[in-house]
Amino acid sequence: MRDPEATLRQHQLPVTAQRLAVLRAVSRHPHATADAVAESAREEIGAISRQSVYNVLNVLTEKGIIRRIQPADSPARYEDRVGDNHHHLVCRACGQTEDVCCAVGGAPCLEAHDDHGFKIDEAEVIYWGLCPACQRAGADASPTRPISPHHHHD
Amino acid sequence: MRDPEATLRQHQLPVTAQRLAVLRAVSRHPHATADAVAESAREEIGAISRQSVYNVLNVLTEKGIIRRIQPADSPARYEDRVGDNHHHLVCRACGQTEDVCCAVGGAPCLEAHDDHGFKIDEAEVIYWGLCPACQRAGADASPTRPISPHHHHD
DNA sequence: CACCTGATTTTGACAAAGTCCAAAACTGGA
DNA sequence: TCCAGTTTTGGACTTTGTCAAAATCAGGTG
Repeated sequence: MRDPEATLRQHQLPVTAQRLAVLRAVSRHPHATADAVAESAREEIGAISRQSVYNVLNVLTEKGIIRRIQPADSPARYEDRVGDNHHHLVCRACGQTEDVCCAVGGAPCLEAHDDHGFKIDEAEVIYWGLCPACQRAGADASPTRPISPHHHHD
Repeated sequence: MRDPEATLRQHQLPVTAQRLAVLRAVSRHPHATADAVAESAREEIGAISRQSVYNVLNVLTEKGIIRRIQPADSPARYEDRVGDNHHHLVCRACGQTEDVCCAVGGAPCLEAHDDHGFKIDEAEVIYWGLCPACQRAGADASPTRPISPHHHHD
């Protein structure tokens, strides 16, 4: 993100320490959860309430300054990169999330065979799989189902 | 679903009234939430605990007898139709969910541009939009943001 | 530069969706 | 029929997020 402060002003949002800290946290840690954003923001400004983190994330999302993604079995995650309708690749075991270029063009990037009369505005794609670290962890571990989540930075 | 009882036996699951009721409920109401499944099951057998509904939905999902889908801002939904990797069309306002044929073939039906070293096993697609009823409701109502959810059967 | 006024932040209660656990009831084979 | 192992149940608990009221702050005005 070029200039968080200017971004806020452009959207008629009063500039506060909390908003700057949250915006920068999302910028620094793409796909972070609200909790992780809060932690990161606290490192920067010392303290911020949980509610404020949600307030800020919500208003930034509404204004289109950040984007919220909500994969199954994961709390919401937030990212800086907006306006290019890219997709995501998510690790089933640890939740690690990566960006994937949109296969086609702008949203909706896919056509539904039958739209059932709906007015479709977006085709969301999530690729599910195992990240490199969890593939290794799964290979080492017993071959039974639950693969122990492996922690990453971000 | 042809024969719920046989299906359970085929998967080495002891046949209980609760399992049959839940399985039939999912069959009758595709895309129902756990809560809706519980209600429907209670109509059939009188009573079933919340925990049992979750227990049953979880085993059936693990065994691949039913499929769980978890769109953003919605509790998990369950469906009968498995093994054909179809996708979904979800109404942003009321949550109504429809099946959409997979654009391509079997899973993963799309190739990611860059797999980041992940072992991808599925490409999940959700088409977001407004169902016919909510389009009308939105047109009638004031043009401001939140479109009042409109209730459907199923 | 001090002062309003409405927006933002905080605190704490609350809600929805699920899971964990131990006790009671039941299924299916002997 | 009886037994052992599975299921079901009820209740507490967790996680993620929202609501509401009071306190504080940002930014324009005089």
